This record gives sequence, C-alpha cells and structure tokens, in this order.
Amino acid sequence: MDYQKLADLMFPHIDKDIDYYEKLYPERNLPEGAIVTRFSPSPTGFVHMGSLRTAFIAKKISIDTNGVFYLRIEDTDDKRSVENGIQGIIDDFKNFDFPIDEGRISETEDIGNYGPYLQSERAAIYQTYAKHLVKEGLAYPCFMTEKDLEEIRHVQESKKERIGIYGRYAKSRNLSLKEIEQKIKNGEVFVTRLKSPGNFNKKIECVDLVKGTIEFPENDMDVILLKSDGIPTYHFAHLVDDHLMRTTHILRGEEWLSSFPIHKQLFEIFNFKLPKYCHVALINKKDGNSIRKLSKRKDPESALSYYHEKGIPVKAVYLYLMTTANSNFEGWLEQNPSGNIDDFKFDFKKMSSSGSLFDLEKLLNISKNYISRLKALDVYNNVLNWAQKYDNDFYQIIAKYPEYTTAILNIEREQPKPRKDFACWADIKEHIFYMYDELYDYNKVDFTSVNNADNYREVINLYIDKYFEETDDKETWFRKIKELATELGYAPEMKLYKENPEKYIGNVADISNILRVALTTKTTTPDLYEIMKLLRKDRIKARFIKICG
RNA sequence: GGCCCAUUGGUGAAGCGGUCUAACACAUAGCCCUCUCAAGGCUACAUUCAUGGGUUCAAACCCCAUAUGGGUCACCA
Repeated sequence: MDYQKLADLMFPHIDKDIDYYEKLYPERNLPEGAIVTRFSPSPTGFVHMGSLRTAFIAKKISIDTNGVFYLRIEDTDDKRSVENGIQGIIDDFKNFDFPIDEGRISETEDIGNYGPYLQSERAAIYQTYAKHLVKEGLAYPCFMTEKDLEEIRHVQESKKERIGIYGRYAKSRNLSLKEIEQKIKNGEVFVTRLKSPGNFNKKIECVDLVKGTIEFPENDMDVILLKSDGIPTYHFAHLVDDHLMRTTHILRGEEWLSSFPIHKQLFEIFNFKLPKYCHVALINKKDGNSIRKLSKRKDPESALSYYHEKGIPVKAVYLYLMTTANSNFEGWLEQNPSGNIDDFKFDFKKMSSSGSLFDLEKLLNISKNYISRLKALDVYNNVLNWAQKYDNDFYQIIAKYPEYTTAILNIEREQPKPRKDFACWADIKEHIFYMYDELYDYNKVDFTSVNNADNYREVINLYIDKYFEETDDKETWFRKIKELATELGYAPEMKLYKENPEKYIGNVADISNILRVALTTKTTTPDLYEIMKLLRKDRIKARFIKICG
C-alpha cells in the first residue's frame, strides 16, 4: 500500500507537515519544574463546580511552580455547543476571580503564543497530524455507516465480546487503495481511524499522580481520530493540543481514567513526551439514600451563579475547595490565619483518591470564619456590591448610610474572637435590618416569646424615665439595667435567680430582652449596648414611645 | 457484561505493620460562661476501619476472594 498516496487522497488540501507545527510551537522556555496546565471545557453551559475544582487545582500547581495555566475551549461537537457558551465560561471565570495566563479571553480573542485556543479554529493542525499518521501507515479511512457499526455491535453483544472496532472488526483496514479511491470519488464520507498497534492481552502501566500506577490491557481499539467532518475527537485533540501547547500536566475528571491507555498509545506512536496525568475524583451528592455525581441539572449548588446569588465570598469557596483538595490544608490554615492560598504548597500526596460528598455546610462554616476575619469596611463593600445586584431595596439603604452601616458591621468584630454571624452576604440583612428606620417595623414587636414580659410597658417607661442615659459606658449601662430589674422585683443576677427562682418575678435577662425586642423586634441580637449606642437617643426613645403609647 | 477506580463515624478525612479502645474539622447533643444570640471552653458521638479468609509475635495499614458504590465501553467531551 502506498501510504503517501492514501494520505494525499484523504487530505488533498493539507500541504504542511508536522515539522512545521513543531517549529511553530517550540518547547516553552520555562524554569525547571514549571508546570503547564490547562482547563479545557466544552461550551455546553455554565462552568460546573466540579470543573472549577479541577481547574482550581490545575491553576494552583502552575502558580506553585511559576508555570502557565491556560484556557482552551473544546468546541469540536457543535451539537452540544450552547449559544454564548464561550462567553459564559469566560464570564464565570471572571466572576470567580480566576485569571488565566493565556488562552481564550473572548469569543474571538486569544492571548498567548500557542493558539488558537479554540479547537474549531485548529482543524488544519489536526488534519496535518492525522495525515502524518496515514503516511506512516498508522491510520486509515473508515467508510462504515452507522448501520454497519450497529450490526457489529449486535454481533459482539450476542457473542459476549468486547464492543468496538478492533481486530477482525476493523474491516476498513483491509480496503485497497483502489477501493478507497473509488469510494472517495463516489463521495462516500469517511472517518479517520487509528490503526491501533496494541494487543489487548498485553498489560501496560499508566501512572496517575494520585492514584499511582494502574494496570490496563493495552488499547487495541481503532478509535476515531477525525470525525467525518474532519474535526477531531477528544482523544486526538488531546494529543495534538496538549503536545503542541506543551502541557506538562493533565488534570481532568476521573471519567477520563479509562481512556488513559488510548492517550498513552497515541503519545507513544508519535513519540511525544507523555504529560503527567492526574485524574481528579468526582464531587458527589447525597440524593436520598444513594450517592451520585453533583449534577448540573438537579443541584443548584453546582452552578457558580449559586454562590453569587447567596453572596458566598469567592475566597471562601476557594478555601473550601482547597480543604477538599489537600487534607493538610485545614491545619495549615489554622497556623496561617492570613489565609493566603498562594502561600500554601499543593501536594498530590495529600489528595484523596476517592470521590467525596459536596458539603455545603462545611463551606458555609468556612465562609463564616472567613467573613469574621474581615474588616468591617471590607464587609460593607462586599454587601454593597452584592445587594446592588440581588437586593436593591437593601442596597439603597446601606448605600445611603455607609459609615453607620460599617459601624454596625463592626459590632464585636475587632476582638480576638470576633462574632461569626454571617456565612454569606445574603445573611446580613436579616441580622441588622432593625438598625434602619426604613426596615424596622414596630408592628413586629412581639413580647410573647420573652419571659415575664407582661409588664413590658412598665419596664420600658421606667427605663426611659429613670435609667436611660445615652452617655453611659457599658458598665454603667448594665448596672442600671440591674437596678431597674431589682426595682421591679426581677433578679439582678442570673445566679441569684437560679438559686431562688420563686423569690423573683423574673431576672435581668428578661429585662434586657424586653428592651431588645422593643428596639429590634428580635430576641437574638449582638450586644444590646452596642446597638443602642449606634441607634442613638432619639431613635431609641421614638421606638420605645411608639410601643408604649 | 468487559475493563478500571473506590470503600475508615451523619460528613470531609488523618493514618502507610506495633505508641489506634483511630488525630483534626464540620454537623449533632449536653454542660459551663452569659443580658439574648454569635463566639469561646468542656464533654458525648467508630472497642473499630465494607465482609470473609490468609501472611505476621503483631494488620485500618500487606495478600486473596466476595460485597457495595462509582466511572467507562459514541463520528460527546
């Protein structure tokens, strides 16, 4: 068989050879140990949480080694592509503070010297490499129709054989040049298949960075390299792109593990340096009694937009992802409260090889801790940004009172163990609304949940008349509450009350709760003294009077 | 069904042959502290590491089998 002739028959328009591209995309000039990684989604919708996790780890190891992280869009299947899919991915990344070193930055633009980074723009490159393989006698055109393939599958199923095109099922391997020429002349379409040199009975070893060495049967499938439209399948695009873009590490979901032997074989055939592989375990979700993959369709938390809507800080999400990625990260975080992930060194050995459940509760806890360590002004700016998008009424109010709001957010914050009230920006309104006359509603004041509050009018009136003094410091303020309690027959100390409950009609807690509910409509708030200090005299009196009047 | 991966509590996990009646964190419960919360402190929560067998003086850790869960077997990625 004259393979050169066959190659020209199949790819008459391809005039370059692979040397051209090898020179066009030379080895990267990077420091020793620098890792080149990538994220290569197909534009089928929003970026999935699991994908973000994989991308995040990939980026992390590139940062750790002063390497490169790039974004490549795998749009080789237009049936699945979604409108604005590319922009959606780019936007998701942008909104998640996820800058890339090179790759696709808009629907049409790239940065970096190894592009184009959109696979549909690389057809000629793939075809050049495929043509090369044909010339070497390692690939061939296959004219089988869907029906032919179906029949083969049926035969294989009934004989309990492995499904696929291999060995004697690879009928098109035996076509003569003449037959091929005739078919092409007749306008028959063909795919380009690998003439796999593998033997299923031979074992090969594939090394995964976290799973270790895995033994597989050698690949003997004549997998499709180029579909009939000349566009590559994932396998071939992976080979060509990751080789040409000089990727050193492939991080991808575990669902790719089983095609590892195909990829290894492809790299070996071309004699390209095999990148290192890391198959990242999937994130799961408990659904009733069963466990399944976190799903784009069923689980809102799989979409990045979910975190924006709730106002969960992007940093907190990354903190969570890192704790799931490296088991020693949490301990490290405790030692390094600054929490700068860049200072932490990722280690493949500390990565779990089994899939785990996505734990929103844990994420929220991490977020709570993260927010508690922020300065009040930071919190303010963040809520402001969030509210502008998701809660305009609240936005109007807090935008009107920046300093006041910041002061509210600073209550019990500047202390060694700050309050941890907020897990997300969306939580904040519920915790502080009563500080604004616009949101405080005295109709909501309800003493039924406060103990011994039947005489709330008496308590409040006495407090205004005799004990309330705006300039009091905290100690004085509290001493007066106790005096008020005593005067009305409530125990001034919890201890006293517990010792002789029958001696009193209630205790100090009841008194402050009456005041608390009156001023805030809530039974649980931060330090009442701090709240009153910010509310100021006039508003306090106005609220009290309205309630008693 | 073939091939492959995984299996420590409600969750994430540490552990890599003896110090394991199994670290740490989340969740849950109780107590303390306390003006209510949040937080914090203390305590409880796997006598046992999917099951069975083996190797060993000794196994969660090594080996084998079984079970369960997951992935994959497309002109999808």
